[in-house]
Formats: sequence, structure tokens, C-alpha cells
Amino acid sequence: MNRTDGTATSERVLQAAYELFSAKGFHATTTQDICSLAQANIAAVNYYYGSKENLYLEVWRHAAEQTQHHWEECIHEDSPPEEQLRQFIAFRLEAALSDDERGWFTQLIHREMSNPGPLTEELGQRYLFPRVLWFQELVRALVGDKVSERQMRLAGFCIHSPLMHLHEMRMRPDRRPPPPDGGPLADPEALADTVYTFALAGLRELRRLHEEPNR
Amino acid sequence: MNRTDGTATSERVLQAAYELFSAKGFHATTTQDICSLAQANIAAVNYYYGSKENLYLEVWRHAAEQTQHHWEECIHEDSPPEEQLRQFIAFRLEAALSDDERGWFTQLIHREMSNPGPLTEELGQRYLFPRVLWFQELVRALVGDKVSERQMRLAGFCIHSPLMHLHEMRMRPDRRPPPPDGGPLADPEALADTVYTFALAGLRELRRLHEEPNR
DNA sequence: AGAAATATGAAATTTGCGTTTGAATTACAA
DNA sequence: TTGTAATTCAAACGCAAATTTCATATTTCT
Repeated sequence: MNRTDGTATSERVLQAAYELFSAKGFHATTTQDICSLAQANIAAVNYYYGSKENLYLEVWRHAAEQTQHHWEECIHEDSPPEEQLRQFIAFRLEAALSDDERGWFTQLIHREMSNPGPLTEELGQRYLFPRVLWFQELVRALVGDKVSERQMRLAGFCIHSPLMHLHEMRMRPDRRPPPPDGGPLADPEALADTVYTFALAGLRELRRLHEEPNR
Repeated sequence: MNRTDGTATSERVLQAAYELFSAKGFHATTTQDICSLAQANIAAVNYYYGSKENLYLEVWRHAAEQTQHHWEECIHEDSPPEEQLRQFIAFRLEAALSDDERGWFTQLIHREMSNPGPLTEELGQRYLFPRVLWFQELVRALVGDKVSERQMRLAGFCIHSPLMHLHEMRMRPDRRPPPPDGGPLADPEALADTVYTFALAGLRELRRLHEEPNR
């Protein structure tokens, strides 16, 4: 085609790669798949991105950037901690449940983590680690100063894990007899409420235990 | 070698496959890898098990059997529900953290789930689904009759997820700057305590909300 | 318009992996 | 000892997927 279409081709390839990598993982996705979906020739991947692996990296960069914007829209650093926790839960839930690019990134992360490749470490350092730190600070603010560092971390783990686990469920082609109510993914509102309730209840209990350790 | 060594070869192959499949997943493990680790010829996999895929199935059968024994040792159906929950948490924690065959199965499950293959559905139906049902009944016993089915499920999700998420962490070759205390995996006792505390606190809060829904 | 750069397409090449083959070796029983 | 079945081994095959090649088409620039 023409040149303007040309740059559009590289875009289409990136989009297709994004979608397929998050849906099926790096290895299960062939360059053929990508180029078919992008309606481009098989050579397009290597022409525009050098290699399949490099395209994968580019997808990560693109996805992380988008997610950053979304993060800044959803989470306001000047809200009180409880509110930020709610915002955070909503943010992750939306990321886990939506079927568009916001959701794709979550799946991408999860696939990379549970099936580590040569890039895992770098990607984790660059895109994931900062979020973990942010979250720990939030938990510290919520749990108060009395609780030990270790205890605080464990609490953070318990709060965070439902959100992580959700990604996992989202990703499975679950053809088990679906529960009559559609499982936890069916009603995001109720799920967010429950996660939030459990988090606050756990934190409160923890504070209580640390204030009256005898009993 | 001799014939007795011969049957030992098939054992070694199974063991090696178990270890590698859980460490790297089905696709990332080559028959070459397996046979090298088992100190067997490349043809051994197909000679003894017909195909790589069938060997994978055999590994699952073997692993599930072992895990069943372990389960029966750890969890006593005649204990009160709170006690069973504790036992369950301890069981899953041990499975997630140990470096031997008990831990391997956990990883195997998790890999299969996050990177579904043609066998995923069948394996899930056969080996995983029954456990989910068991757990739901436990949560029902803990949460009482007042709470709705959906709410009960969501609670179960929140309780179960730290254990699932743990598997996930276990699996990553995590070379992030390890937290000074070694992260949640360093002190299984404390982790078990915290998970248990959060679970009970959440359940209590839920019951409370359902008894005095106004406020 | 014509030359240079850029983009596309189809086919060829390469590589890695699962599987097969057939010969060589070993175990065991008659 | 000799025949038979089981096991091991190295090499070869077949296939699928990534990458390269090179010819052709299109755009840009002068």
C-alpha cells in the first residue's frame, strides 16, 4: 500500500500482537497469527520490529504507558488512605475484568509471571516493582505504626491476593459448570465490596491484636 | 543395562518429567531435557509413555495420587470448621512452599491453569473441581445460613486467594531486591496466622453485616 | 519524470523439537 | 548355549514456526 498505510500497518501489528500475546501468551502466539489478525504479510513483524521477541517488548512498553494514564485517572494520591484502597481495588478489578486493552495488560503480566521468559526480570523491575512499593506504603498508612514491618507486609499480601487471583481466573477458559450466579466475576460491584470489607476487617483485627496483645 | 534397571528408567523419566514440567511448564520442557535429567536416551519418553503429552498426563495422575494421601493426613473431616480451615491453610501453605514433590504439584496446577492446553479442562474436572466443592461447603459452615449464596462464594474467594497467589509467587524466579525479611514466604507460621486472622475477621464482619444490615 | 527510499508479498531457508526407525545390546528362559 | 523379548542408542524424519531473501510495488524527494 502507500506510506501512510505503512505506518498504520505497524500499528495494526502492534495491536494484534497485544491482543494475542495477552490472550494466548508469547509462545502460543505465532507471527502468522499476528499478521493474519493485523491483515499484514508474515514479514511485517520482522520488518517493523526486528523480531517477535522485540515486538513483545514493544507491546509491554505500549501497554505500560496506557496503564499509567489509566492509573492516574483512577487513583488520587491526595485522597485518604481508605479511599485510595477503594480506588485501587476498583482499578484492579476493572483491569482484571474488562475485555479491552486495560484488561489485556493484566493478562500479559500474569502470563509473563507464571511462565517466566528471558525478559521477565527486566519487565518486572521496570513496570511492576514501583507499584508494589506504592501499595506497601498505602498499607502502612492504613495499619498504623504499631504493627511490625513483617506483619504489615503479610497484611498487604492478604489484601492484594484476591486481586491477583482474579486475573488468574479471568484467564482460564473455564468450562466447569458455571455457578448459578456466574462466579465472582459476574458482579464486580459486589466483589469489590467484599474485597474491601475483608481488607478493612482484617486490618482492624490486626490493629486490635497489636494494641491488646494479651488475650 | 539390565531389565530391573529398565523399569527404573521409566521411573526416572517420570520423576524428571514431574520436576521439569512443574518448574518450566509443558511447552518449555523438551523431551531432551527430561531424558537428560533422567539419564536416559531421547527415545525413552516415547518408548515408555507413547508421547510427551501422555507422559504429562501420567505425571498428573501420579501427583494427584500423592497429594490425595497428603490431604488425608492433614485434614480431618471430623474437626470443627474453624479447625479445618486452619488445617487447610497449613496444607496449602506447605504445598506452596515445599521444594519436593508436594510443592511440584501445586506449580503444575498453576501452570496448567494460567497456560491452558488441550488437557486443561479434563484435568480440572478430574482433580481440581472436587476440592473447590469441599472448600465451599467449609465456608458455608463457617459463615452461617443467613448469608446469601453469592456472598458466601465471594467470601470463599477472598479467603482462598492468598493461598492461590502464594503459588504464583513461589513460581517466579524473583530476583527483585528481596525484602529485608524475605517476603511472605520466609516465615510460614506467621503467614498462616495472618491468613487465618484475615479470614476469620472477614467472616465475622460479614455475619455482622447480615445480622444488622441497617447501619 | 526519474531516482531513491520505503513497504509489501510469496517463497526459501533455518532451526528446534517430537517422534520414528532399525540396529545393537542385554536379560532371561529353555 | 541359543533363541526371544525387552531395552538402549544414535541417527534420521517430518513438521511447524521464525526469520531471511529477493522481486515487485508504492511513495517521496529533487
